[in-house]
Amino acid sequence: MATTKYSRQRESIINFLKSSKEHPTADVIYQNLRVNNPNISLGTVYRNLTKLTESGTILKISCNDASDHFDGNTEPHAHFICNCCHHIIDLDMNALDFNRVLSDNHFEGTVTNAQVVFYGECHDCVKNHLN
Amino acid sequence: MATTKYSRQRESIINFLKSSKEHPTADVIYQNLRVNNPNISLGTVYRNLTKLTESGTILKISCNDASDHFDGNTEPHAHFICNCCHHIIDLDMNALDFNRVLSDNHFEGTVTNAQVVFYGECHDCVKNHLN
DNA sequence: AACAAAAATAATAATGATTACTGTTTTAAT
DNA sequence: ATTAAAACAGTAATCATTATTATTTTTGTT
Repeated sequence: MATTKYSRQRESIINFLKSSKEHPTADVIYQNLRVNNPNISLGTVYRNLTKLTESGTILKISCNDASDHFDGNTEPHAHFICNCCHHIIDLDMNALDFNRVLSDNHFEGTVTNAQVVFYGECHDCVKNHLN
Repeated sequence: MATTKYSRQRESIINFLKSSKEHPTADVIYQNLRVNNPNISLGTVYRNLTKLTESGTILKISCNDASDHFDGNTEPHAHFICNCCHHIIDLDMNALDFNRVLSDNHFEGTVTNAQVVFYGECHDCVKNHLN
């Protein structure tokens, strides 16, 4: 079990993600960190994103998109992804009764997390289509 | 607006997906169709999967996995993906009240579909870990 | 403070899923 | 039968992600 040592780069990735609501991709994170750390490597970003996802510090969002997105908000919540502008919007999902889904299905394994993604068109894009 | 013409290849892709509960990847579909159609091209499989996904005939499942999976079952249902054996299991999701999520969030766009993925460990893998 | 082992890094090469291209074949309507 | 559009097979190109390697950081110990 490899122990984790501090790294300034990992710290800045966490800070960036925790202060963003934009669900950025690895490359977007990389471009942003480069401003203050021109030598940071894209491989370092990927390696740390994987590490942080595995440890549960951040979440990885795999949508029907070319690249994965990452979320610093680990509180249970859903996502809405606009098919038109591709923005990702956070949604509260208190209304969803996951336990009942699992019991209704007589599911006997263990569930660590649920990922809920709605697809459609956001309000802005719907409005723009009327123009 | 390009009109769609019949193709034997597309037909066989649909048939394969509609008769499977395995949520195969593009390559798995390709390998299976090759048995009866040795000349079919992987590019053809991908092109048709994209077309069929766009038309709503099939569903694309983007999980935290290297390649996308496809589902011939377009009835609303959730998926459970085992972190251990990576099997994808269908779950009924009647218990989930999506409308309330959207109204609770004052969501004003349009939603065409919801994708729900549970992650964890399936019953078989949990059992095996006890050995 | 110097030392050393483990971990992390930057830079770059490699992988692998998916998409694009091109010349040929198939479809479907006239 | 003719023909234009669509789809195809085969293959090359793209692009997100992972692996490799030599160097630098971290962190615990003398």
